[in-house]
Amino acid sequence: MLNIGEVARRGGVSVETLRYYEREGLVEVAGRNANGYRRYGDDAVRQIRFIKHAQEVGFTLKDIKELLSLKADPGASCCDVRGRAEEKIREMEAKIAVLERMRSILADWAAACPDTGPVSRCPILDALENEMDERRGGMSCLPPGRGA
Amino acid sequence: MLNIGEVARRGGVSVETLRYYEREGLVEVAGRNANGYRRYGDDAVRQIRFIKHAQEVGFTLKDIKELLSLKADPGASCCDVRGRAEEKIREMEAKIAVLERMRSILADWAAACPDTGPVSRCPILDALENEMDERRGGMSCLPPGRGA
DNA sequence: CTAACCCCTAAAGTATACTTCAGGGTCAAG
DNA sequence: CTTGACCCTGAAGTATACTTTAGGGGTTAG
Repeated sequence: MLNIGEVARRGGVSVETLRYYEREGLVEVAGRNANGYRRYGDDAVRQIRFIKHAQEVGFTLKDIKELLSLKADPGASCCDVRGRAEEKIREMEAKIAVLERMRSILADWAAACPDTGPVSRCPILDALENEMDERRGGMSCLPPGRGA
Repeated sequence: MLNIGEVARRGGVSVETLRYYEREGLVEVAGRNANGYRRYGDDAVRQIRFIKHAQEVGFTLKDIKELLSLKADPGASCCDVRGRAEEKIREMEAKIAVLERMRSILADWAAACPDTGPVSRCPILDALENEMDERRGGMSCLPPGRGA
C-alpha cells in the first residue's frame, strides 16, 4: 500500500493532481489509514499512467472517464473503445482542417506583404479590415464555441 | 453616432461582447449621451469586423490587441505585422504537428482493433496501459501547459 | 523538542472568450 | 400610464485541467 506522495512520484503527477483526479472520479483510493492518509494499491499507479497516456493521444478527462468505465465493464466490447478512438480521430481531423485553412490564409497574406512599408498600406491589415469572401468555402474557421 | 445595439447588429456580435471588448481595451466608445448610453462612430463597426476576421484566422484577443496597436502606430512597419502573422503560422504548424502525431497513433491502434472481442483484450486499452516508447520521437504530444 | 517533511480539507485562482444574472434606469408607442 | 424594447453596472458562471492558498495535523531524525 502506497501513500499519495509515492503514487504521485511513480505516476509522474503531483499529489494535488491525484486529489483532483479523485474528486473527478478518475482514481479511487483503496482506503485510509488511522490518521486519515489515503492508501493506494499499485494498480493506482497503472491507472495514472493510463490517464496520462490517454491525454497524450488527445483524450480529455471526460473521455478518459468513459474509457475507464468501458475498461471496467466486462460486458463492453473492444468495438466500443475503437468507436471512441475513431470519434477522437475525426475530431482531430476537423481541428487539423481548421488550422490548415487558417495557416494557408495567413501564409498567403504574409507572402503578399512587402519587406518594408508603413502599416497604413499593409496587405494583412487590409485583408483583416475587409471581407474575406473570396475564401468562403462554407464553414468559418472559428471553433464551434457558442458565438454571439 | 450609433448606440450599442446597432453596432452589435452591424458587427455581428452581442452587446455583451461589445461591452466585454471595451473592458478588454479592444474597442473604444466615442462617448456617452445624457442618459449614459454609449455612442459609437461607424469606425467601431469596422473595428469589430477586424477583430472577428483576425479571430477567424487564429489570432487571440491578446494578439489582436497588439495588431490594433500596430495599426494605430504611424511609426510601425508592415514587417511588424507580418512578423506576428509568421509567428502565428509557426504556432499553427506546431499544433498541426501535434494533432497529426496523435491522430496517427490512434489510427494505428484503431487499425489493430479486431471487429469484436471483449475489452479485456483490447489493443487500444493495452496500448494505453503500457508505455508508448516505440513512438518516442522526442517531444510529448501534450500541449505545453504546466505539467505536474 | 523542534525542524523538516509528509498528510488533510475546502475554496479560490489560472487562462480564454465570452455569457448570464441580478437589479435597475430610459424611451417610444398606444 | 403601462408595456416592451433598449440601455446601464458589477459580479458570477461556463469549460478544461489543474495549481495555489489558507489553515492545520502527523511523523521522524537529530
